[in-house]
Amino acid sequence: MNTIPAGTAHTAAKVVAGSLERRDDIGLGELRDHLPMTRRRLRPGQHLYRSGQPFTALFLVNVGCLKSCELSDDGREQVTGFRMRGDLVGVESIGLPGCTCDVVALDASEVWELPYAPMLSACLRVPGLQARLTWTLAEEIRRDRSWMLALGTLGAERRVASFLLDLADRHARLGFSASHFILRMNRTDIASFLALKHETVSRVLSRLQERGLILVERREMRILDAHGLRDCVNGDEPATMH
Amino acid sequence: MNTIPAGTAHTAAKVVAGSLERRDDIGLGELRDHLPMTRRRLRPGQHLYRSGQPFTALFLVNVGCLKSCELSDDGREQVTGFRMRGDLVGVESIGLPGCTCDVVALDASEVWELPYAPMLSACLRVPGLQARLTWTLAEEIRRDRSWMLALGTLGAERRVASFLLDLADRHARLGFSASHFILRMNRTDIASFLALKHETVSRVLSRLQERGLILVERREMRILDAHGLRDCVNGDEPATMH
DNA sequence: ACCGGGCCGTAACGGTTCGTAACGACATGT
DNA sequence: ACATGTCGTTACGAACCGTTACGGCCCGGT
Repeated sequence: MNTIPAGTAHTAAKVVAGSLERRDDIGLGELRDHLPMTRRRLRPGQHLYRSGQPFTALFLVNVGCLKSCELSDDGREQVTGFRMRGDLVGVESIGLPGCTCDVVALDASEVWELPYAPMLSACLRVPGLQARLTWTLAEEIRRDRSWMLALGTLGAERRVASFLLDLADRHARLGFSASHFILRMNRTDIASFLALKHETVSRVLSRLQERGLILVERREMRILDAHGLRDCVNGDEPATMH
Repeated sequence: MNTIPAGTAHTAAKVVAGSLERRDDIGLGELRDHLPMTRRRLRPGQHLYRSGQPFTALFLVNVGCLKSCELSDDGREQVTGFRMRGDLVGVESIGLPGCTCDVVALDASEVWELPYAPMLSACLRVPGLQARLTWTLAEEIRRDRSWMLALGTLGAERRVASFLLDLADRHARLGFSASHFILRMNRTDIASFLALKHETVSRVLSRLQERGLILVERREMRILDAHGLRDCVNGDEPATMH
């Protein structure tokens, strides 16, 4: 009962394949003339960079999905975000000699490496580049703040619902289906990002499925009732915590 | 028992007075020649700007303390930070027509208003200004990430201890005492920032005082054992949660 | 002086989430 | 085939924190 309909394997394959195509520019077409960009491929689990390594470049995700993890000196670890096609990675280390976090590929991924020193000088020549970089940094701050709001004010269930809607939205912006996609991260990563435990994520996903809002099996996710999910985030349901 | 020693009122007055002096530049000396900066004063409780208002300027805090609050469409509210002397306020709205959060003065405060449009063009003329702005944005991201790590991995007690140490550190950087200062925000604001309830903050502060780590009465804070607090953050104590 | 509201502290209770454990599915390698 | 490891799910007990309630303190207003 409640299993993904037959034939889904093919669909899933198509979804994944979709994210592997379209390796054209992501808005950096003009940049190619001004920067020595190189392409870099990563296998699942491979580090794009580690905390402490010298900071030399920013990276623009072309294909795949990566997670950035903040680390503390005493071993704590917190996933601070999942980076997908079009996201700029590494901005948190700008202005420092070394990187401040780990970035790990969750998928087979591909990024454009944008050396930072050339980029800085290009900012003086290429009109609008500086503004775009600034805008990207500001946008990053807004994303972080938005999640601080969610993590600070929502309970576990609403956090998960909010996370799923955000994933769906990002997929939609990339031209993929918002109601059927593959989770590129495991339960533990989701839990870390949402400041929960992976068992709690499992429990919540099960509950959301029982209510008919989603259909999830392993990494395959179907959003059955986006409106209901949104209601869940906004607390129309019993919505206990906080 | 456990009250602040007699004569404290005078000390407190001195601490507050200290934060009201020294209204000289905060590293923006050169900027004065290139930007039409104006000074703006705020009374306690007054908004510097509100969510939705047109975004026109950044603000550099000179005196006092402000809080920035992220707001959700359904009424939730989250304090995302406390801004003190030397902090640049408003960066989260860069590149947007309107502000995305509320900023409220907790103290009698004073800020320099730096109109953003002139600042953008100044970036093209003033060498290093662009790099400084970029650095500030990156630093803001690092602060947010650092708190995501704390909120995601620490329990209530360790969050509060971490918060107090952060306050102490910022006071020290400004040349004030790190072991004796005035809390410019009330318990509810602290609680919101730490994703807790104000009762929990109260309880934790009481417990920390029982252990002899701090001495707190209303808004006056003394750090008696900074090393012990650091141990508390790092989980040397029973440190239950998570 | 009296009152009222905001802020703060304490306590008891209840609920959400945690932490542990056990189990199953699946992939990989021997 | 079997062992091994990772991942996901579920159950159960316990800890933590939110909730609620009450009372004290301070300050401004009447």
